[in-house]
Amino acid sequence: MNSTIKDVAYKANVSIATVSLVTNNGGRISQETRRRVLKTIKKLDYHPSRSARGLASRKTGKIGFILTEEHFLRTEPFYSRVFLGAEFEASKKDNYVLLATVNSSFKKNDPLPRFVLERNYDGVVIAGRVPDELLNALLKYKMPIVIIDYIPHMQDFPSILIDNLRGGMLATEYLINNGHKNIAFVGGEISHPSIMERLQGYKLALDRANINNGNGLVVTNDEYLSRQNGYKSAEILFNRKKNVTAIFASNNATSIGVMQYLKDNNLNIPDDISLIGFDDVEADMLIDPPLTTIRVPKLEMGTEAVQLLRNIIKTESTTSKKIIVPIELIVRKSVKKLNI
Amino acid sequence: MNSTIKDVAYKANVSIATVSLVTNNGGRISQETRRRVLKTIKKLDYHPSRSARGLASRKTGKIGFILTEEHFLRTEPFYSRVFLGAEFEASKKDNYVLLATVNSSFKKNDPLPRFVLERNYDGVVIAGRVPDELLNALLKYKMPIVIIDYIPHMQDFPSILIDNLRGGMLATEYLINNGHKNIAFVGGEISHPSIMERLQGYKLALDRANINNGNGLVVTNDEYLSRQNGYKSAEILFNRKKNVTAIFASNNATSIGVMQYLKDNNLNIPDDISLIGFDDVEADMLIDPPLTTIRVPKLEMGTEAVQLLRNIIKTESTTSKKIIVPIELIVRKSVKKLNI
DNA sequence: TATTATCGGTTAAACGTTTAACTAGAATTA
DNA sequence: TAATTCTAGTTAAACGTTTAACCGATAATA
Repeated sequence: MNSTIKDVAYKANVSIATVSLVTNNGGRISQETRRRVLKTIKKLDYHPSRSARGLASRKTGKIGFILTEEHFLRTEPFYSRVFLGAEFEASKKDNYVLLATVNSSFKKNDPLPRFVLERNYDGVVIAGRVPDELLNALLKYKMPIVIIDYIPHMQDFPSILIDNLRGGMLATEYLINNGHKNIAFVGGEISHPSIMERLQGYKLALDRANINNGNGLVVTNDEYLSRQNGYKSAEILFNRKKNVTAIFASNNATSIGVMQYLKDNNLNIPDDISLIGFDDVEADMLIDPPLTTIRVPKLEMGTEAVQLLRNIIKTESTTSKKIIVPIELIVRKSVKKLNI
Repeated sequence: MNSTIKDVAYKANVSIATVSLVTNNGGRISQETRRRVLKTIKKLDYHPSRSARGLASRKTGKIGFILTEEHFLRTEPFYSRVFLGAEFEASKKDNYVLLATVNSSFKKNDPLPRFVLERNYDGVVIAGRVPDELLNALLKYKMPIVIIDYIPHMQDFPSILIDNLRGGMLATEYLINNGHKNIAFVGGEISHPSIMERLQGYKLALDRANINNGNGLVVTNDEYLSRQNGYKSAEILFNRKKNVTAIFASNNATSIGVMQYLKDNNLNIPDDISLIGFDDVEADMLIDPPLTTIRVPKLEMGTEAVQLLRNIIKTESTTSKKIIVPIELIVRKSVKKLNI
């Protein structure tokens, strides 16, 4: 059987409480005693029982990680990576991450993840856009929540966000610097705050460069999902405007849809049309040509979320601090330099 | 605060033990009492505390799910889906799944997942090929193990396997039925038992059809990984044989590598070369033409694994039962019918 | 009728921690 | 010197279950 705190206490000639204080880095314990206890712990290969800890401390050591099914299953492993970052950070300290998916169209009385119902968690990280109904349901449990990559309008939450505005600017500026003027902004659910911000960045960059081409160049779309969305939006764009030379696709799935449309219509990238994406996911051999894009630090978002959550849990603070992670332009081969 | 078993017992006018027996479907409780208790539980929205349960019963309710980092991060979300299946099944009963990744080249003294060290799990599911060192390390903990999609040679484990042999045959037969004779088997780490089996299926199908083209048509490769592997193997193949009309690529990543090679060498699919894959992952718009393949039921593998594991835990059996999940031929557009 | 089983529970110990309250002795202060 | 504060721990209750052992009442058996 496993050794318990009792064994350690006995061997190290101290009380149970002392051992507990040592393992929790708390209390007033002398260097000498601490060392002795630690040594005994090593020798006995003692690991505190999570269950007993949880019972006594009313902390479970568990962090929930909620994703919509749609996000988890999508082909681009965007949120998988965010999760991995969270797992990584959690395992560095002493937390377990419980991954749970919820229905993408969560309704008021749908079942919540089991760890929530059983109150078997200390806090929860939510990745990506989720329905307000879910947030409302979670709020009732009065547990800390950190949201990644989404800003609900219902209320303020501590969150980890992408620097979408700057990303939108960076992408657009890159196109401008390559001599493009007729730059379209395509796709994405415009109702999503992140997409909105990227669009702002796009507009800002154009304004700064004194480029004004009217409104026909912005095509968004709330009707279709991911790739479909890009395909349909590109279709709408080209039925409307013929003189586009560059497209800023608002996320990676959209870019792929756009590429598909261009291919189907015999438009070459980058010779006929330049394309820049957002949300870099794994350089993918099959994407041809390699896509110039704005990279989002996915792992980092996960680790930041767990750190923030842990902080909130520990300090019982109620701030809704926001952390904005930096983005980065990755130049590949989908943008052509125009002769000016 | 949350209601506890005490509250329920008090309200329902029974002892604590009775409530416990009801929630665990054990013991001899009358219909009448059971109903009353259940009703009270509903009314008070009572959920047993996992920690207390774990402490008292010496069962954690937690199942580990171990993946190598390489498998988790690879672009094709194969194991993500297996995981989702596991999660789904676990949540139907009363288990939590703890996802952990280990280094792909796990060494003897590398750190094990934390839940293992803390013995904070009732059993573990391992998905995909892992180093023997990891298995050896886990074996020391004497906890039930179920392995998905891999057969270690060191010893027998209960496992969930793909019907690779039949898959290999099915794929090859399909090519034969479409008039192909010069059929190559390409790629994959031949040291992987699954790839080996697929190769057996391939050979069996050729034998049955009385096709014998010598050995030059089989190219495997332990040097490169996934897509690279397919690319390089195709290269070797075509440097060796010129008259190939069809290729059976031993997994999806390999197929993609092969496609890339063909593209780079101006060979059209399916007009010049027919191609069939294995391990269907999400129909991907960008794969052109759509790939005919052998589909593996990923979600099902996850659910089966959890069921099997749960069974082993409950009955404390030590069998190494194996479950083979069926595969399925998915016809798309990468195979051409030859005129015979 | 006396004995034994069965039914439907109850009692109470045990699980392994955390932590508030306490204490003995040493150091500091008045 | 006497009173006070610090230091480095200890004591013991509490956390919310499970489960082996027990028990009283009723039914079955000899």
